Amino acid sequence: MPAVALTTPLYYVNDLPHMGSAYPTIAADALARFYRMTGTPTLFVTGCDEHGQKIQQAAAKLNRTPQEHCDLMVEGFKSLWQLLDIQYDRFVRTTDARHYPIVKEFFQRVYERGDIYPGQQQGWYCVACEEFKEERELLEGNKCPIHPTVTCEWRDETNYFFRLSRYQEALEELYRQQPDFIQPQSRRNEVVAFVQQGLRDFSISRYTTWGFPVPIDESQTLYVWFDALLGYITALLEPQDAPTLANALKTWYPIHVHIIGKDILRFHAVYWPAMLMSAGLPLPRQVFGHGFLTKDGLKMGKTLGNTIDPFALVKQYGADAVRYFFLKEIEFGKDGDFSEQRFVEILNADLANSLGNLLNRSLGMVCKYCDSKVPSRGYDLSTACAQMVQQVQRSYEVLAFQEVCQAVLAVVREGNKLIDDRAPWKLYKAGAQAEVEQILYSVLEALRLVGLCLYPITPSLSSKIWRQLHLEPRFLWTEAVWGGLEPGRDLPKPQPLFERIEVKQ
RNA sequence: GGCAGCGUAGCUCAGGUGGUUAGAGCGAAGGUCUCAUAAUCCUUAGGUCCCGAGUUCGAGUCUCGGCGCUGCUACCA
Repeated sequence: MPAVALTTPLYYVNDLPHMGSAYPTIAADALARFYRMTGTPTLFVTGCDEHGQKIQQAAAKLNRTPQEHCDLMVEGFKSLWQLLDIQYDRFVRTTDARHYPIVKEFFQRVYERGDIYPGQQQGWYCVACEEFKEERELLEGNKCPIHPTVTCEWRDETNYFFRLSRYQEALEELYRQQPDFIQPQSRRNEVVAFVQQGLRDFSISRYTTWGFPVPIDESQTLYVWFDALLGYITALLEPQDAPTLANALKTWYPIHVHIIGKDILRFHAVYWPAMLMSAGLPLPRQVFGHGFLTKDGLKMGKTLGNTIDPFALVKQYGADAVRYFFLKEIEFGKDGDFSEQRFVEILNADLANSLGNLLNRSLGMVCKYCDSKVPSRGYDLSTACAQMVQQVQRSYEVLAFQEVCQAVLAVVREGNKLIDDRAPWKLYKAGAQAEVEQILYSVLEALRLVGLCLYPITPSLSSKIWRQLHLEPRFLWTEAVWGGLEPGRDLPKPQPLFERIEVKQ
């Protein structure tokens, strides 16, 4: 079975993680859990991107050294991932000692290929922004649009450039040959349009200090993106191996999918494959750009003060609730909205009322009518479940988490409907024991499969379902077939699976 | 400005190649059952499918023109 490596972005550590960092990490974790469940060798990579001037500034403002600052931020990320039940295999840091050898080796390859050359970086530079401005965006008298009192100065620096222009055709060919290289479609269109208008070489070095020295010129440091993207490769190193490119590439390369935000699409869908082509390496199979989150219909931002604090959200509602909401309620790839009211409604409707209560009511009846033992087999929901399993697998493979949830909920609804239609309590009183057992078996077995299907999204909820079915919560996709519950086994007394969230007014 | 996409029930959205009474989930209202976490199940929502024109026997579904919204239009990540 081919190995699968998948990545989140390597988050920039200028600040603690926000919901925008948690979102793709949740998705990546779900995907990784799905692959592991199917028995695929899986490597889930996340980490942090720690170089660059912004970090240096953020650290200075807080009276820290850049490294101290990075260390602190990284702890913040790791603790959030723990709260959210994120099971990553590798946490790569671009300040790691093992990263630079990889970067150097990669740089050398690209350099020998003739794709790195010194050139002039010219333009109007705003000292306040610390960046070059496009001539057309300047105000009267070469004033900066963001700092209207600052006159931009003409700068003419010698930087090293990457010969991106050389790869225009190859990239266009890539997008043609591999139409799903960039997902979703709308993002692909943007990238194709961007590349079509012509690619310019871009500078990959800066005169700043917080970064790796340019291997052929120690007076400059590498542009953060150059070493950040290579973090994906460093992450593939086995802990015991020496940091060489050959070691990094031997097991997990090429990467199956990069899950990223649409804001960094260009770096992953244009620069990154071009860099890899230059180094003579295979390309990732897919770059998936997810959408952005809004809160109550508004863009989130520190200035508006309407950010979602993922720490607070998880602490209040739990990891499963947060994971479920964002994967179920927002189509992966599109923008989506968070509102606390919607959040509570969805969780109550789906997890507490439909799913939780189904488990509770059916287990309750098993206690009363079947002596707390798994009843004899029934097959009422077997067809529905077979469809669900098929759909769920297809959906996970294309990162359509919303579809996964919908397929699962359809079965849950059928389970509730089956009970209402057949009314086991009446059958029991009428002495139709065999029929009662078949119905209840069908529902419990469906719930076993529901737990399995939902495991990548709500791991601890699924574990709770399985424990209430007296099963070891070890989820394997080979068990996604009807009939796994063995009649006659003892069942515990039902416990509420997911407590309703009561809104306090 | 250019390019791309979108605008369908209160909310979030489905609606290949045009064809009977436009669908789902959530929310809301009414009802039902009693196994259950006052959960479930059933029914209802009478929606200008953004507007206008056109093509057609027939358009939410194609064409054109408006209006509105979003994204991209390169070196902060």
